[in-house]
Amino acid sequence: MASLTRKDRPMAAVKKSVSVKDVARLAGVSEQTVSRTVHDSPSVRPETKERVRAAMRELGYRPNFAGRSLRRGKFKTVGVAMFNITGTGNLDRMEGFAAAADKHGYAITLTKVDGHPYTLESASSRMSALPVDGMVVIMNRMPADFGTFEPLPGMQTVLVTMLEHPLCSTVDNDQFDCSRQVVEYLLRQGHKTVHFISCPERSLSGMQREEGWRETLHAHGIEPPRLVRGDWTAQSGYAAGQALADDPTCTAIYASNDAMAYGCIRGLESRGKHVPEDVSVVGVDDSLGDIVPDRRLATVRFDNRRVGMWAVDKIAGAEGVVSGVEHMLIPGVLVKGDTVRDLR
Amino acid sequence: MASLTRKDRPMAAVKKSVSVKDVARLAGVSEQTVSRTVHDSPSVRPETKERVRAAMRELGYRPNFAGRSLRRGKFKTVGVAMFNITGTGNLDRMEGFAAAADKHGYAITLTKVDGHPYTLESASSRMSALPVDGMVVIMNRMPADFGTFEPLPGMQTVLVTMLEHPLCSTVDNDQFDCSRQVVEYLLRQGHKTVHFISCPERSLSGMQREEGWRETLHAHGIEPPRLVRGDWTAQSGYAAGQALADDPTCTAIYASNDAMAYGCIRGLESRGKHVPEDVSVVGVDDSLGDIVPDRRLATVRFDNRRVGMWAVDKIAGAEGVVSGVEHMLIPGVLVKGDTVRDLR
DNA sequence: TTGCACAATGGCAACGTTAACATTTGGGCG
DNA sequence: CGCCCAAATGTTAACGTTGCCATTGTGCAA
Repeated sequence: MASLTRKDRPMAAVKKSVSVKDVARLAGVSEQTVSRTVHDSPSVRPETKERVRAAMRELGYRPNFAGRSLRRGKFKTVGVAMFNITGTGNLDRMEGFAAAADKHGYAITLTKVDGHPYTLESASSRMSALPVDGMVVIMNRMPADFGTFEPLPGMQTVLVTMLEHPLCSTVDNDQFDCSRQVVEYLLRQGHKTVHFISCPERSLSGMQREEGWRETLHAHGIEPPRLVRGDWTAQSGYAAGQALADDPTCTAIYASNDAMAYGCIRGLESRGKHVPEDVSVVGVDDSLGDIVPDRRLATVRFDNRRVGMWAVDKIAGAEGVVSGVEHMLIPGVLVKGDTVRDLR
Repeated sequence: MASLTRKDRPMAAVKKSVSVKDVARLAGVSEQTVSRTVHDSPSVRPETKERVRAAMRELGYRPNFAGRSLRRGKFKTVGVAMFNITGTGNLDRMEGFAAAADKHGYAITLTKVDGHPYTLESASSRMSALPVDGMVVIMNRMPADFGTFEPLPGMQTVLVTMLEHPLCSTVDNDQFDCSRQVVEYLLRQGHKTVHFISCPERSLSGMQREEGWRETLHAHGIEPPRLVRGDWTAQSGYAAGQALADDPTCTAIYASNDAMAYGCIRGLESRGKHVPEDVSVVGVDDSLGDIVPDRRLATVRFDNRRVGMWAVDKIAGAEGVVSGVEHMLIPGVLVKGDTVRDLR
């Protein structure tokens, strides 16, 4: 606030850092009174407080995190371990992490974990030397030690995954429900079956979507048609669209992400098929946003922000109490676009 | 490593945390020797080290960050302050932050700063109580106190912006050069002028692109045509494309991002104009990736990962030494796609 | 045998903060 | 006037780690 120029405080630049001791000396009070003032304790006279505050301003005092958390035994920080920073939905998840942390007065410490080997243990040990009270691990694939992993004692651990873990709370988008919503929506529109464009087998969420698609069809007494395996790119969707264009039984296609769905539409069109007149197409992720201005892709929108918030709430909200293991699935919302035709 | 079951260490769960003292007692050495073992000092006999390591394993010792950094006066952590977590390129920048931090043995602490008011001071004071040795601020807009801001003493501060600051190092994509590359490329292809689809005026990077476009045209003796202001969305690009379709002087359009460029193409097509036969279109950001499978949008690809790495390198690489203020601009790469026609 | 260099280890203090307890001060009341 | 209570402030110790210096042990040359 006080707009001091650099020259006004030559000492501060020399000294390592300003401690309560320095403030106490200048204000003519004890260190404890300074501490109490920092925490706005009611047992300090207002005029004393003001004197201390003036000294803090003059010296540019800011509380030392290390001393504080050494004393308290808490860091008020949640660690986030990611094997891949880049990935669909990570930005929204981080927004959720940050928002929830903010709410509880916590900070977020982000760490990239080398995925070789891809184990929870490596994420955990990476975090163990950092100033965090709990940790969140974002799982994209299946860690080798998922079944045997134990969280560090005293370190509340939340995994972002649909799988359930006996010792760690988990939270994620409900991929299974997502597929159920899409398939049942298409069946309700009068389609006899739903074709699926899948993704690389190593993707956990992709496999769960695939399983959801398969089981929902089974539940409706329909034998799932042969699936086409893509690689998340629009190119692979394009190829899949071309391949499916010649199949007369194919009137509805569910693609495991929006890029493939969009590529698929273009592939179908390149073979003379129209969307949605001839074939309906639904994607997942709502990642294209409004890229295509004249046609809205039917898709499923996930609330990754909420996933992130839940994870951090679980840790920061517990306030040291080791709260029980919980499993949370957050459903996506089906966005009905212009790429699905009602056959009824 | 040792797969102990929970029951094997009931004590660890009870005691707050295991300190060097506990390890020392169990190993029958002094605390100092434990510390030396942790740091793998050569002046500890191998067999002693092994005994200490065994004790550490048995007790599940992990060094306490607070004690350590209190002693050292360093946190080995870089703070990142963001006004908006969600934003083009942020994920790549974070990947860069994390990669550089990793390289130096640092961690990243992420903080969302409330943008009311939008000041560097608010970002700075938010960081001041956190365990960080330096900080990075990602600027999307112009902070009210940009000219008067002073970094906290002893806290190396890097701003992610194209603007230069007298007291803080800065780094960003070179938006000006980006526009120069695009405009000169289009002029080289034989276009007489380049129309521009701009963005909301509050965007710093957008305004710099606009300025680059204007100045490059001037430098070539061309009076910039009236620009169309969009709002980053494909919809606004669509409208702009329709508006420009009737302008016979318009043979080349430069849009301030890819979504608008793509919308623009669709807008032109809706008016019977073909791309690139009738009009050439170039975007910025390479954010569509390969969403459109059958046509590659000409665009500029930025290296946000490198921007992020530079910022963290500047702080973590300095190792406490207050290194001088530097300004770094990282040029983008023009990606020649299928949406530009050679008129020559 | 003594002295010396060097390797290995231990003791102590301090980093900044704050909880717990101790002390001082002032005021009300019998 | 003395007593006691409460408000305001001070003192001490401890959190876990590690730099500095002291001490012990070991082998070798004089």
